[in-house]
Amino acid sequence: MTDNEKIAELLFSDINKTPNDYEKMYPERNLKEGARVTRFAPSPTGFLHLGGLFGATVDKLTAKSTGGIFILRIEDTDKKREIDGGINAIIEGLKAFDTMPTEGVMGENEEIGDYGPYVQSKRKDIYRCYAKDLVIKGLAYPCFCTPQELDEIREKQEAEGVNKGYYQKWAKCRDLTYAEIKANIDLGKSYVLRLKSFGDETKKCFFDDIIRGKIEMPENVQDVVILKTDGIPPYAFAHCVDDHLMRTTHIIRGDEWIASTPVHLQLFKACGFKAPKYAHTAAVMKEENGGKRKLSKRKDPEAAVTYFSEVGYPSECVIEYLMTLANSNFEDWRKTNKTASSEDFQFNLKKMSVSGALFDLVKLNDISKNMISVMTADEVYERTLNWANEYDKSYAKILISDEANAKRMMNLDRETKNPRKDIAKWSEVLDYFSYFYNDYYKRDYTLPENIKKEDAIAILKEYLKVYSENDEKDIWFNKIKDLCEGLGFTPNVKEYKQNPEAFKGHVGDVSTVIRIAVTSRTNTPDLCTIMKILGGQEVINRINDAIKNYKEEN
RNA sequence: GGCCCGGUGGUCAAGCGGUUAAGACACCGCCCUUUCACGGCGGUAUCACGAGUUCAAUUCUCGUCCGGGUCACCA
Repeated sequence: MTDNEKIAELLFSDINKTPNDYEKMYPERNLKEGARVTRFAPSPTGFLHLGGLFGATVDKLTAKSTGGIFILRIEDTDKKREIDGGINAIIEGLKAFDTMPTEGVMGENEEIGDYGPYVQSKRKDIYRCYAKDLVIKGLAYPCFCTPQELDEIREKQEAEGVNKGYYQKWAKCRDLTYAEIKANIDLGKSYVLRLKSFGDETKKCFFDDIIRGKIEMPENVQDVVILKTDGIPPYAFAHCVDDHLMRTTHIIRGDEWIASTPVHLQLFKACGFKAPKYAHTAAVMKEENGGKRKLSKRKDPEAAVTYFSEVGYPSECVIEYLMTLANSNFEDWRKTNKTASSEDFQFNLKKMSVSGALFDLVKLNDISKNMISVMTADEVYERTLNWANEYDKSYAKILISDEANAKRMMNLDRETKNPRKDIAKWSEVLDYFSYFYNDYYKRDYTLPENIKKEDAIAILKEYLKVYSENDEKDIWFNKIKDLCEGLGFTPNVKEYKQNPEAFKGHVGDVSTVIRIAVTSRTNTPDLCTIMKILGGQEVINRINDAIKNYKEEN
């Protein structure tokens, strides 16, 4: 028995399996050439970050477009960060945006796939087995340094102006003998396991990032920790063992990981694993007084994916927006594939942007308005109701009690060749139609500057004389046009433009006065239909109210 | 500070030695119009800066500046 073997036995007497056993348990996947295996590996911190959803979308598309597999793995190796129900929050988030993986963690205590367990805290023995193997190979050693000792080292390094960390001559425990280690263990000292780095800082480490191309960095010399005091690995080692054993081919992760990639590569080498391909994605950013910064959970409500559900953006619109950030040719593709699912888009990792994009709510709104505009009234009704059931119960009640009318409203200027693009999120629907509900209707008879109050009064009075609830649209409009002449307006917009001095205004202005009297808005869908939904008596009442209001003001 | 990665209109971005420097959102204007919209057309506005290399540089090289990331028993 070599000293290393003795150390390994001393430290890992509980481990009986060998790496070979695991290699057999988790064989190479039988996938067609070019199929990519990706994974989304969040920590259960209690919420799904928009950047996480972005990453998961990219993972999913990458796997899907190559006939590969998309896995969900939970990285819960840090108990300090963990939150109860954290796994569910992630899964619910993914489900809400239709980006659930097909393998891995499916619920708090549920998983699918032959490469599990997919929750890191359940993989302790696997990590320890590979760690033991590293000790045997002389590539890892126990370190008994206390946090205080580590601080002292750091202070000295700072004073000397050298690179910080646990490496080379600073790595006190690097060359402990078996006897020394045995003595420490017998004393009951706790320890971490460290990689005995074989890197050379004067040499370069290269890797070919799919998104960024060739990246060159000094080799890693740090004896990074591989197993924490609690016997669980930090990210780097877990990533190495898990992604090898789960046969992940492509690691898609945020670019904050670029700097530690040399460590990861060295770990793969130490274990004798083939390194996966890396694709480092740029973070979604937020603007803050002129500068850019990552979307932050604390400062930005939209950092949590639940925000979009709460304010009622259709989930597919959020994904659609994320797609435009992921591959800028997505929008072009969309033009010719209007009704296709975004999953059918030929996604290309290489086309991802290298710099972080500012999250643009205005653009999201535009996308959402477009997508909602082509939905049927029934669909808008259902989805608004679903949203209201969750976030606005009183509105839900109204929707249910008055379904037929609600659908008539929602059908205004909808289901035509050129539907109106007015709603971006379900939370706006009630306000958008508020003039239909006296409980929510806020009166505001303010006229545009070019219309005088006395003219408005005259228009409304005349209109009352001819208005009939039963008029069909063409008759309805002709009546408005007929009103024009007697009041100094013209029914012909062109005529007005040619000679604006000759008239007080045109049909548009006359219509505006009526629209304001009936809805308190200058901008609404088809007024004729609105008046029908409101009912003749209500329309007459509202017009009378408006007249009264203008008179009082005078 | 060391090491990395970036910098094309207000935003997202194509282009990667020779282009009138695409397109989308936003903004402005016009047209269409049976109101409001939809739609159509057009416009403002961009290659961070300075040196090279080259007949030619947004594209290549170097430097400067600016932004971002990372240097944990966190991911």
